[in-house]
Order: sequence, then C-alpha cells, then structure tokens
Amino acid sequence: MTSRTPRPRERGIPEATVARLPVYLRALQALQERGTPTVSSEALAEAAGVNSAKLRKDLSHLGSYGTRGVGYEVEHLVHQISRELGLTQDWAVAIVGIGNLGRALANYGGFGTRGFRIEALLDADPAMVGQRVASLEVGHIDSLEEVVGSRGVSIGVITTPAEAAQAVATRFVEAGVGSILNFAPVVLNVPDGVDVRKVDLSIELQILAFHAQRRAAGDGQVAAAPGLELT
Amino acid sequence: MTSRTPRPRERGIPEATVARLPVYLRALQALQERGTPTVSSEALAEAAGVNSAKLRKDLSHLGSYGTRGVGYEVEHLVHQISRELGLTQDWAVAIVGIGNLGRALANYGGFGTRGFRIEALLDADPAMVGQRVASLEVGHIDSLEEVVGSRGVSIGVITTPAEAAQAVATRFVEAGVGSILNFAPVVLNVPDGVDVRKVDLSIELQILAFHAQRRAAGDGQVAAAPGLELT
DNA sequence: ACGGGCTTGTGAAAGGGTGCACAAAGTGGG
DNA sequence: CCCACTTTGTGCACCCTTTCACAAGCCCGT
Ligand SMILES: NC(=O)c1ccc[n+]([C@@H]2O[C@H](COP(=O)([O-])OP(=O)(O)OC[C@H]3O[C@@H](n4cnc5c(N)ncnc54)[C@H](O)[C@@H]3O)[C@@H](O)[C@H]2O)c1
Ligand SMILES: NC(=O)c1ccc[n+]([C@@H]2O[C@H](COP(=O)([O-])OP(=O)(O)OC[C@H]3O[C@@H](n4cnc5c(N)ncnc54)[C@H](O)[C@@H]3O)[C@@H](O)[C@H]2O)c1
Repeated sequence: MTSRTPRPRERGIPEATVARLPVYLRALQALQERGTPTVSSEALAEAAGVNSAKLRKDLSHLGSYGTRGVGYEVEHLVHQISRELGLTQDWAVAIVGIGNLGRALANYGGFGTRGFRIEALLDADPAMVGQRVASLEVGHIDSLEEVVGSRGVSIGVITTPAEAAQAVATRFVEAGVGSILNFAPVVLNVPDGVDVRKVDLSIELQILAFHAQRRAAGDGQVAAAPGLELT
Repeated sequence: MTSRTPRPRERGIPEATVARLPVYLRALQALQERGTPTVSSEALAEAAGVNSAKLRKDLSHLGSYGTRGVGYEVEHLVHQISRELGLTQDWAVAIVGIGNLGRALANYGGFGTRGFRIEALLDADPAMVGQRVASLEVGHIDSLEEVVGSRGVSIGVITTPAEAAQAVATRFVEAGVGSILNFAPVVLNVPDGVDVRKVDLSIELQILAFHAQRRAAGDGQVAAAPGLELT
C-alpha cells in the first residue's frame, strides 16, 4: 500500500515541520542571492540553526528533492517550499487597530516582498480614519465586512486593545476570514476551522524571566549537580 | 525517596508548562480584578483556552495549591505563578534599534506594569540619538556595554535591521546579558547558557498561509474524508 | 457525625517530535 | 569501468507532551 504511486507530497506535513519551513526558505533565499547553486543538508541546517537530520526529515515530507552525494539545488528548493507554503499566490491582509503596533506593521516593508499584500488598514478612532499610513488610507472599522469582501482579504491582523480584539475577530470570521494573527493579549474564541495564531510579547518576556531567574538561582551552586537544595 | 520532604517545587518544570504559565497568570489577574475568590480548573482552563487536565498537570508542577471540591484560590495562585516566573522582582530591559518597531515597543505601556522596566533605548543613527521616546532619551549604541553594566540590564531586545542583529546580540552577551528577545529575521548565534527567543511576524504569516492554502484546496472535496485525492 | 457531590492530582496510554546511525544512491577520479 | 567518497532518506529508539479516567480528598447539608 505504501508504494505504486511515486507521489511527492503525502498530504500531511507535521506541524513542527511547517513552522520550520519559513526558516529554511529564508536561509535558501540568502544563498540564492549569493548565487550558490546547491547546498548540503549540513550547511543549510547550520544556517537555519537546526540539526541536519531534522532538516532532511523535514524536507523529505515535501518529496525527494535532494541528490545524494551533492545536496539540494537551491533554486528548486526555494520553489518547492514556496509552493508548499502557499507563497506562489498573493494573500490579501487587513490590519485592524492602527496604533503604535499597527502602524509599525503597516510601515514594515518586509511583508509585501514575499506573498503578502497589505490591502486595508482599519480603526475605530474618527481622528485616525482618513489619515494616510504607508500609502494607504485608514478606513473605518464599520467597513470591515465590505473591505474583506471586495478586496478578497483572507488574513486578518488584530492590533487593537485587548478589549476590542474578540469583537474584531468575530467580525473577521463572519466576513469569511479564515486566518487571524492576534497581537492583543487575550485568548480569542473562534469556531473550528478558523486558524488563529498569537504573538504575545509579554509572554515571551516572562518566559525569558523564568529562565533568567533559574540561571541566577543556580549560579551560587555547582551547576552540574541538580540535587542540591537549601530550604 | 520520593517522600519525607513535602517540598512544593521539584526543580524541573516542563518547557511547555512554562510557556503556558503566563497565559494562566493573565486569566487569573482578570478574575482577581473582578473579585473572584476561587476558580476551578475547568473554568480557568476555559479562560486560558486549554484542556482542564493539562491545566491541572501544569499547576501540579508548582505544588499542590488547589482544594479538592473547591478549586484554586485566585490570589494565592497569582502569587505562586508570579514567583515561579520571576515576576516578583523587576527586570531591566534594553531595546536596541529604535525604528518603527522599537518605538512601538518603547511606547507600549503593558510591560512596565508587570515586572519589566525599560531602562534604555539605543540606536546607531546619529539623528535618532538624543531624541526622547517614551520619556527616555535614546542613547548611542556605543554605550551599550556601559548602560548594561550601570543599569543592571538582564534582558536585551533587538529591533534593528537583520544585518545588525548578530553584532548587537554578541555585544549584549559579552556585556553579560543572558536573555535576548530578537525581532530581526535572522538566526542568532550565541554561546550556550544564553537564552534567545525570537518573534518573527513573517513566519507567523507564512504558517497561516500554509493552512489557508490547505483549507482552500480541501474546500472542493468532502471535508470529512481525508482519503480522497486527484492525482 | 456522616454521606453525597464536586474537584483535584496523577497513573497510564497514546501521540508527536528528535536525533542517531546507516544503507542506498549518486559523483568524480583514475 | 570501477572504486572511494559524499550526502541523502529513513528505521528506530527515546523523550516530551497531551489526554483520559479515576481514586483520593474536601466541603456542606442534614
Ligand atoms: N505596542 C506594543 O509594542 C505592543 C506590545 C505587546 C502587545 N501589544 C498589544 O497590541 C495591541 C495594540 O497595541 P498598541 O500599542 O498599538 O495600542 P494603541 O492604543 O497604540 O493602538 C490601538 C488602536 O486600536 C484602535 N482601536 C480601539 N478599539 C478599536 C476597535 N474596536 N476597532 C478598531 N480599532 C480599534 C485605537 O483607535 C488605536 O488606534 C494591544 O492589544 C497591546 O496590548 C502592543
Ligand atoms: N516593523 C515591523 O512591523 C516589523 C515586522 C517584522 C519584523 N520586523 C523586523 O524588526 C526589525 C526592525 O524593524 P523596523 O521596521 O523597526 O525597522 P526600522 O528600519 O524602522 O528601524 C531599525 C532601527 O535600527 C537602527 N539601527 C540600524 N543599525 C543599527 C545598529 N547596528 N545598532 C543599533 N541600531 C541600529 C536604525 O537606525 C533604525 O532606527 C527589522 O529586523 C525587521 O525585519 C519589523
């Protein structure tokens, strides 16, 4: 049952692999710009900061695109990963909440270059509506449904205060947006089938603090023996 | 050997648990503000968006702070988690690269409230140095070592362009900073013992795109049966 | 004082992810 | 044409994480 069709992608890439593909892609694009034609799993893994066996296993989920004794053809791999990630098409993005963070995102040039087009900026503040940010005019939040529909928005970014985030998410979902990137520090409730990812800077800092504290606590002791205690 | 000392923390909290503690903490603080005295694992899990068994196992790593038949005392749990995460002390933070993103972070009020004090803003651009951002004067990057030493900075945030990030990280490390939060889209190379976390918005968008594409591809089919394929 | 009803804490099972180690497969030199 | 060398693709064992299911424990009403 496992043979007969030499089909490359098996329709079921592990989540952990998906999360690393963008990292590989970036490393590959850097190689591409430098004109490197092929790269070994060892070298690419080094550049991506992962184990080379992991890299090979990850890539094997896309198909057998390497050549034994040689490595991977950079150009080809860039194409394959891009296709797998859906970057060969453009995705229309809307940002809601044009404050400190929303403005920073809107002004950031790094998205447009690769597959993502910021199509709309929305805010509830009348003073904000109508202003130009990053060569887009900020629209009123009330036009969310209309904008999503007419411009084919499929990814919504939420940078409103925490209180407003759930309402915005719900409106996004009802307007047909299936992917949400949330910067507000709240747990969003969405129906099954809608994909939410959150970026939470406070959480990142708190995780750093946890490890920093642990390091500080261990500094007085011999680090090797984890059995010591002084209650 | 596992008894005798009723010691609460066993010195070894799983990484996955650490990453969720901040989420629980936030949910608990919301309950606290609303004056709720106790909460069940079921209710707290709901608020944090996780499974209740997972929540209980996570909390059990901190000690036995619940009461069977009742739940957890909100106040007490807030204190325990805060202590475990190292939020009972203040952490001095330095931000390097005061551009779009660095400015947004500096202006963000949400950090100072809980354990993190932004102590320094540094940039390489002479036009930027000397300006006031969020009631701090932007310093020159050359003073990094001095600032880290004199103000006790233990967490470094990097919001420079990608090209500059590695150099900044290295200087942070050599100045004694053991925790780095990196927003630049590069893999940082640091010695063992230094903790680096990265926040990469492009990667988040690409992961969303992957799932969106997969959803779109499956839409033509019956969603329930994952066995169908057409070449 | 005791029993009924909740809720915690945790064994145990199942599922994913990681990394080692090596056979298979390709390259290039002689 | 063959052999030595390089590098991929993957079986396997191990570890971490999640989830289920339930005994143990606590509260309150009677
Ligand atoms: N700025 C940061 O560095 C930072 C860091 C971590 C988290 N965050 C989170 O990101 C979010 C935004 O942060 P910020 O600093 O940009 O805040 P901000 O106050 O500067 O901006 C919020 C914007 O959202 C708009 N808004 C409010 N309600 C709205 C609604 N119902 N619909 C549409 N727009 C609405 C406001 O008018 C404002 O322009 C917050 O949830 C914050 O907690 C920000
Ligand atoms: N703005 C965003 O929304 C966004 C999103 C994703 C990723 N990023 C990443 O975050 C980083 C910053 O983005 P940005 O939009 O704020 O860029 P930016 O160009 O607005 O700001 C960068 C700042 O860093 C300073 N700088 C440059 N070299 C430096 C050095 N060697 N030492 C100290 N400071 C230096 C510059 O003077 C500038 O002020 C970039 O790596 C970018 O890829 C930003």
